[in-house]
Amino acid sequence: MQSRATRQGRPTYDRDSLLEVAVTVFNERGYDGTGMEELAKRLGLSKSSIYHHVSGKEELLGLAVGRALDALFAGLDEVPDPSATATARLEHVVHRSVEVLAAELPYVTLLLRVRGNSDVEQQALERRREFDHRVAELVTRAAAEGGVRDDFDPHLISRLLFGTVNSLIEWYRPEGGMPVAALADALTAVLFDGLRGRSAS
Amino acid sequence: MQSRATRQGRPTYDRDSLLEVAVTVFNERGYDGTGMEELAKRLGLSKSSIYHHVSGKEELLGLAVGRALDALFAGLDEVPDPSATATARLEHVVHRSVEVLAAELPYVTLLLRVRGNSDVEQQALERRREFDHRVAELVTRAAAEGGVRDDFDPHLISRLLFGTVNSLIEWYRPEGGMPVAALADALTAVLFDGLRGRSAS
DNA sequence: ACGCTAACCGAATGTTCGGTCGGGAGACAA
DNA sequence: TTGTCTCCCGACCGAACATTCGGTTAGCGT
Repeated sequence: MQSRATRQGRPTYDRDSLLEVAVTVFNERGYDGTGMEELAKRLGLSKSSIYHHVSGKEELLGLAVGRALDALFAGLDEVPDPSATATARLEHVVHRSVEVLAAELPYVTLLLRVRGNSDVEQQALERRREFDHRVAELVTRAAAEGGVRDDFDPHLISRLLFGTVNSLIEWYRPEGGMPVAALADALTAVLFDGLRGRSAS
Repeated sequence: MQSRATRQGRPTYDRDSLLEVAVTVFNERGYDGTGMEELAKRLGLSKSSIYHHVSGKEELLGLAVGRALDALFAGLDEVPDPSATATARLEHVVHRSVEVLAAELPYVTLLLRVRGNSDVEQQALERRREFDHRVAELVTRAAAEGGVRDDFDPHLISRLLFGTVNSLIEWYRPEGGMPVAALADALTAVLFDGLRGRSAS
């Protein structure tokens, strides 16, 4: 076995840098709408060279959505204060999810567009459902302890919450000027405090 | 020219009923991921018969997204009380948009997944931008009159608002039990009153 | 200078794609 | 019965698709 820095051969792309470009193109044209020829053109490589790095188009998709899911679950498992209320924990998960989404934007974007056409996509949907399920549990506990209004179904609250978070992929661009922290603060503030400063139903 | 009821020939599908099935399949597999053969199978027709009703795959997409956009703009133009505040009008537009989204769910779903790969898709994106622009204007006026908290950029508020509305396509199914009115009420309540019943930042 | 190997390429593979074509079958008017 | 119209089909086409293969190139260690 040799280290990455001292190996032989001609160094250009490795799996990660290739994946980065591939995911960008997939997000522009859609996974199904992207051909390997278009991908090769954007990489400055020939079509056949791609197969030296990965087994095929589907593996690229698998690597991308896997990375997104790993990051999202890491944010979910990360619990700063075990004695905190479920409500505080929920707010932390939402806030953290915005940061993860921003940090891994292209990968999460691709993940959220998966429709389940292949085995890889089916498995991705499975892991997404697991994520949603654990968030819904957290919302239920937050509602039980009175931290979240109980005039609506916790499952509905959960869906609205992460519907808003996930919708960020449609417009947010980290390089566009708005800092991630500002976005996460605004989103959690609007969702948890309400659009109007005060007022009751 | 003859009327629809007294025409000759063998009646089975017409453009609308064919479109309905096509949009369903497009939403399941994705537009690019759906072949005309798969479409024909689901219609109980041969591939070539589809071309008797429409000029091709792209026209089906155009008809679908056109229908979605027409419905959304109709909801936007519909102003019940011209003397109402911008805030009240905004809340009405959000509420109405949820209803439109539910009523035209498959068509709006397809619209929101368009990426701009063809002329038809580019035009759809253009009309979507026009819609977003007019909503953003409304939010700005609502913020100016003090009906919406002004510690965040109105454009951001606008994106969060319709991000949440649009995210409904990911899970809401009208036949699943929850009435549209209940969903629209819950969404506007959570977004305009806030997740917590009271409390200030 | 030489050998080794990762990285790459051009050309060709079989398959699937959206779309075309000539004709058949049923329904109505005459 | 005959003509005409709508609706539909099987067979087919060129192009684009993902993938494969035999062989070449460029950089590193020796």
